[in-house]
Amino acid sequence: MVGDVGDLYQALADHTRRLILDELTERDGQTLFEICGRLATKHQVTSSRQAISQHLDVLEAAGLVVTRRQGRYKFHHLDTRPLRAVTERWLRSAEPTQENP
Amino acid sequence: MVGDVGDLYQALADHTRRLILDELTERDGQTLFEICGRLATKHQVTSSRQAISQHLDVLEAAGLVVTRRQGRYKFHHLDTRPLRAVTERWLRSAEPTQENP
DNA sequence: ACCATATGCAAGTGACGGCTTGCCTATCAA
DNA sequence: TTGATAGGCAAGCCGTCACTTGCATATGGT
Repeated sequence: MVGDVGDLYQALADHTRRLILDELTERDGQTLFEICGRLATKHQVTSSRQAISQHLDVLEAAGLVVTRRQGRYKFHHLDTRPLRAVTERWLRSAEPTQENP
Repeated sequence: MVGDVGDLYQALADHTRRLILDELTERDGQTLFEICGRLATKHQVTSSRQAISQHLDVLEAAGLVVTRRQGRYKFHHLDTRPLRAVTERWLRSAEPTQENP
């Protein structure tokens, strides 16, 4: 197996990892160095390259990121399908605008 | 303010807290003792009452649970509206059943 | 071959989170 | 008032997590 249910929520628990998902949403298929650069310039993330690499490993284990090697580059692609589990678990029957008595 | 964006994901990061949300989805407005009982019998959660109480505090800080006092009882109600932030952040343009090439 | 680029592996550290333990407060019924 | 029920506060322990540091591997250009 590639990861249990808890890995998804664990992956989302970190601020930097959520920023990585934001960046991949804006521009899919970036390399590690591209992501590092964007996090530093746009979000003032001062973490080292290894830290970002470890974050990407967590995101990949959660199924939110899939990687594709090409030569010495490794491109990271976003996969938002696991996120639907969140919606389907608790938002099933709730109405968007519900009044409380 | 009642909590920043990160509190929501932090609240979802714990397994026991997700089980609490499950139980409140199935039966809304339970007391602390009711939740403790259901977690113990249905999910083999051996945590103490104080542990569950602290979990409920985290869920309330994240805006996922709202409480209502009545005498010596404190009823916990589910509010799933904060969960929509997850959908709107990363699932904006993705289609529900999308094929990958 | 040589060097720069792009990434990987592994050990160590500091802080935060989940849990327990112990005691305290508040409400209701007899 | 007394006792039982429902919940709250606070300190401490321990494991996990994010991060750094140092070194290693692999690809591409010259």
